[in-house]
Order: sequence, then structure tokens, then C-alpha cells
Amino acid sequence: MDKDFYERIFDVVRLIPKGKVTTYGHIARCLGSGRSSRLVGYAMNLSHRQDPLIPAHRVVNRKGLLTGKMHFNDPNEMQRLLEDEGILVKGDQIVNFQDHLWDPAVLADEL
DNA sequence: CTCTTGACTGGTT
DNA sequence: GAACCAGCCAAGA
Repeated sequence: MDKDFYERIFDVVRLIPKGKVTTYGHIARCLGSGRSSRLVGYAMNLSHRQDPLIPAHRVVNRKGLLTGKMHFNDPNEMQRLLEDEGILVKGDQIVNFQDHLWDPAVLADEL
């Protein structure tokens, strides 16, 4: 795996099932770094430049807050996309966040 | 090479 | 449970 640090992150984010969300920390932990959660967010910044659109709207911080919505082309779009997938968002915060939380580790279990 | 910044997290108070 | 502080990793100036 000589892929760039970001490419690994993008891969995981793309694998997030529809209607599910995950946190930067879980992704970082899945990659092994664990504490590089900030890099995940940093990579998300570049996600919009990727050819295969990255579902960055499914990635939120541990509190379930749409911290990165302001970085989208249209901040309102992030919340709209989440609600479109059946995820309720109130005050930039995901309702029943834990219920929609998806851990990348389960992917390894399914494979 | 050093300093600053960032879509974060965990532990303390 | 909210607010504050410190730790960690990578990229850019």
C-alpha cells in the first residue's frame, strides 16, 4: 500500500454506507494512526477536488456536529444530503448520532 | 530546519 | 454535561 495518506482516507469515506455516518477518529483509528484524526479532516478539505466525489457529509466529529459543513460549496447542502439519507440534523447536530454511527471496523468484519 | 495552522480527540475541572 | 487544556500528525510558508 504505497497510497498517499489521503487516498486511504478517501477510500474509507467512500465505503461509508448510505444513511450512515462516521467520525474522523474512527477513520483515523482504522488507518492505524489513531491520533491523526485532524489529518482526516484536513484530507476532507481536499476531498472536493477528488474526481470520485467523496461523501464528506457522512463524516462528522465525535459529537455528531457538522463541523465541516462550512467548508462545503454550500453549507446547507451537507445537512440536506444527510436528511436525504434519513439522518435528522438539528442545529448542525445529528439526532440519534450514535444510532447512525458506522464504524469502519465493521467493514473488515463483513469482508 | 522551524513555526503556524487545521472539517479532531481524550482527559480534567 | 459543558468548557478548557494538551497531545498528535501532516502540509505549507
